[in-house]
Amino acid sequence: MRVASWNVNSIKARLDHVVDYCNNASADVLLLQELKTTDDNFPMQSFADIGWNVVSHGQKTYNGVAILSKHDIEVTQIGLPGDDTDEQARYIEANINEIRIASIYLPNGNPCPGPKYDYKLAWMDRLYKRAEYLINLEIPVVLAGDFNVIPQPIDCYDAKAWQDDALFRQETRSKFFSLCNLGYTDALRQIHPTSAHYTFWDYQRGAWQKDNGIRIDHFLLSPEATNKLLNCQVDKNPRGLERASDHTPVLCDLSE
DNA sequence: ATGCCCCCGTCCCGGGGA
Repeated sequence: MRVASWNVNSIKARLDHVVDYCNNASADVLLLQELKTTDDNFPMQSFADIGWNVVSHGQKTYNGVAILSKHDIEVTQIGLPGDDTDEQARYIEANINEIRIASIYLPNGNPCPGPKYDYKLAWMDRLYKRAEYLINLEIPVVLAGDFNVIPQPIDCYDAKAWQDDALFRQETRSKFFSLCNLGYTDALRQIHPTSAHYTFWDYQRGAWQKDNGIRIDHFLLSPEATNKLLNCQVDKNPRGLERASDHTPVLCDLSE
């Protein structure tokens, strides 16, 4: 089974790219982030027309996550538990083919210090609790999406330029490693231990043309899912299209 | 030190992204 994750920076602006991807990328599951629209306004019909199912957790203007699949989708959680006052749509989770899969849009956190950084760290603590609950189920679990975390210097074209950024601060990275230390494997790093594989290039300053990228979109796999890991790779092709998202998809292949 | 670019919305500017 091939699972893809892609921060599309507006599902409406990227609809043609995403439908093409469903048709051509041989993915069974597509996790989306930054829909920037409500569930009512999600272009469901475009996916129904090509035989894909959709579950979305959106909101107006900002955030929003979805799970798309050719297979049946059984929703297990909408919204990240742990704070009833949190109205930001950043987490959705479902069972597909006996694998538990979450689409995650972790807060950016800039500027830091500040309330947005505090929210990011608190959100990561809540994600830790959910990840702990899921790993104790002892089933294949896939936590994937835009984590807004640069794990290591190799994941950044210029670590010095990012050292004080919310995506690369030691506090942020420590919380990401805590998540891994529950027993989750960073699938891209497992397959490619030492090479740079970026997933985001800023629209500004010709970052794409200069390959000034960062790796912030990740697949974290529970031990039962890691046992199924066949391959994990970044698909750079969509980033080169006209009117591209600033992120490109990550693909993860799991054995049946 | 700041903007560069791109998306959204009771919309031609400002907030947010990373």
